[in-house]
Amino acid sequence: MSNKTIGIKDVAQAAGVSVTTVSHVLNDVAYARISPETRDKVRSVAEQLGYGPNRLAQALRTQRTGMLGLVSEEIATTPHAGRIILGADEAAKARGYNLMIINTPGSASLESRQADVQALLERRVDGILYATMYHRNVELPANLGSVPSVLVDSVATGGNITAVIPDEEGGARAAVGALLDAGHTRVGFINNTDDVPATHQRLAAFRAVLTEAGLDGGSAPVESEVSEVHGGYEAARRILAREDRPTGLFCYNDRMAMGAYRAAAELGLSIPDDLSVVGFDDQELIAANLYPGLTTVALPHYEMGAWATEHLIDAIEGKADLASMALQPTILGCPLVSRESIAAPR
Amino acid sequence: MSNKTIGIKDVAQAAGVSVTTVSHVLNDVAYARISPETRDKVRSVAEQLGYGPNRLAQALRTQRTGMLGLVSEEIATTPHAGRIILGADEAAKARGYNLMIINTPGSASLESRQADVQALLERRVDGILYATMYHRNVELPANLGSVPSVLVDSVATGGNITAVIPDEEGGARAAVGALLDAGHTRVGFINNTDDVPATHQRLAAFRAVLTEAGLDGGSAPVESEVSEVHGGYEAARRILAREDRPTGLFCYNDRMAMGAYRAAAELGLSIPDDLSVVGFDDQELIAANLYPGLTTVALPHYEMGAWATEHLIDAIEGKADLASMALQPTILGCPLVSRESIAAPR
DNA sequence: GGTCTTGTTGCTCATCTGTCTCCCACGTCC
DNA sequence: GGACGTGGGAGACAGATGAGCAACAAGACC
Repeated sequence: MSNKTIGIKDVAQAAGVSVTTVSHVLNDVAYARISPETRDKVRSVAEQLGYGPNRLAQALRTQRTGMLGLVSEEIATTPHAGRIILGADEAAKARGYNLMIINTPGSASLESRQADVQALLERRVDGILYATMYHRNVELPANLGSVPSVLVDSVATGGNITAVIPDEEGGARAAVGALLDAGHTRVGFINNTDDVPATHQRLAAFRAVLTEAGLDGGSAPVESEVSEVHGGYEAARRILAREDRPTGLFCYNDRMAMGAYRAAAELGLSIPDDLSVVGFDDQELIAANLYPGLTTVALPHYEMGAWATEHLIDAIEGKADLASMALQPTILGCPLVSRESIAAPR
Repeated sequence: MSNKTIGIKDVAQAAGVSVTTVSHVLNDVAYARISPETRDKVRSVAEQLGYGPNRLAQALRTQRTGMLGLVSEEIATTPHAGRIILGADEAAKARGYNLMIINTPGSASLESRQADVQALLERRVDGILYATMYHRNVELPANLGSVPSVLVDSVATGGNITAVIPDEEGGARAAVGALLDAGHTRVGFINNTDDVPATHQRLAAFRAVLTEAGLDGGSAPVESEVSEVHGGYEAARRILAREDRPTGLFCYNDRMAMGAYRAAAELGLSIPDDLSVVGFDDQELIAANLYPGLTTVALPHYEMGAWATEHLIDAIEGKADLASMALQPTILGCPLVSRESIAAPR
């Protein structure tokens, strides 16, 4: 503790050269002509002294901090945010950047969000990742535009900012397709009631896939409830009470599927023998731990975080142009994760 | 985009004073003698120009960054890390600090952890929070000592670093106590097989509480398995097959309790009428969504994150002495969260 | 009443933080 | 006398900080 930090000038003094030379050597400056002996000397002295650069001073001079700001909604509420952070952190670390994280309540006012971005700006982050807790349209703080930025899991109301979102339709198609592939012809959908893109897109995909398979997608049974376990339970009770009871159930998310499991159990229906179920989200804690394991569709949170970070850094380093990518959001696939909840109908 | 950022000198010029004066005004320097008129002038010009300080330059000069480093294990694997981050972020923001986060795999080598800390040090963070994914003994990177630091959810093998951990014993006592209060006399414990403090402390508390209540704590049934859903299922099958079948079950964590629910269902035992269950962890996704809702004990992750941050900042600002707190870890309570899984025995 | 001293007010100058980078200097060898 | 090989000096980045200076007022003294 407390032996004051040593800087480039301490190294210079100890090595008997100028600070300029030390800087040249340590940064492998292209045009610097310095003898191999001097280079070795400088390097070894630096290591001996345990020299580490002061990134603040570097950043001040070079106008590059190597820091990315990540403003994330509701870090704690959902494990999804964790996966985005992880994807972003690993991608950032791989390219020598670090993450500065700011949490913001989903309910935060625009001014409050703007203040968050401002804090990041004052620290001169090289770019900003703006992550929301679920796929929707968000209104962005105006000052976001003053530095390269990428939206994760949302599209901006105004458009024209690079964004990456999950392939809701493809995911839903994969889920329903898995049911059809197993031979089901009576398939129902337990939907969410929120007015978010996922609700509409998954429903549309559900109907489309059935129709394309020669079934009557238009009149296939759909029940909507709040997207929680109890909502899934209620909706499943209703849908399973129909005369033409479905043998396959596509659930809006894994929590609703969990509710469907209970409804099935109460009705004496065995999964997957009497009823096949497929969810959405791949919330490990639920999907892998239900019995039988829930076949579901994974949201690419990790991948979105990594993609956004990669492209943000490309833009910062001038290797890519965000503006051209901003024309439409990038869509990342939602792969099917097979477990044991789907079987052929009896 | 691109109107170059304005600095203190732009403000000075626009206000017709020196940069020194601007700095004095904006920082409310105590000994600075500046007329109220000038102060107002400077402030209004600064606001008009949308001036924001360059925290890098400030930090370089003052040797204070206002940044806290948080190295966290396995951000994604568990929602617990999210709660620690949230607690830390809110506490930090309240005092004007920001968080710089680095994720590290739980399996990372000591050198790799040291490199993570080094990265934080190079950015001159004012202090470091070192969070682990569950309560255990960790070996810390040596360079952690070069800046004020606090351990979250762990104690160091070497001791002498301030740490904050959950009250395992108190939590276990509350859980078992809830069962006894409901009138149960035959109570079993489904334990974890990992050799971590929680395993031993919860077991000890379990036996102690029973004994203190006049029951035979020493011979109360205990079954151990891996701390996952299927382990909980296996252990519950065994414990519920006993002749003196327990009417109350204390489970090592909520996942194991989830397995116990299934075991009970298969045996035709209704919760809570035939069997009362209490878990540990309060993993919302599980505890609140099981049917009936699982009564459990909450781990104070948010509180630990906030506590650690508060005290770290106190130490940084010279308002507290970490060394004196390092003598023994601070213990934070684990409150009981009541839901519907406990009833009086038949 | 004039000048000198001392104090106060209001603000600026010079210097510092640690690093990078452009440009120049010095010696040597063809 | 250039070209080459080696290396150093002096800002600049954006702001913080304490000493110092000018202007003026009030007393003090003869």
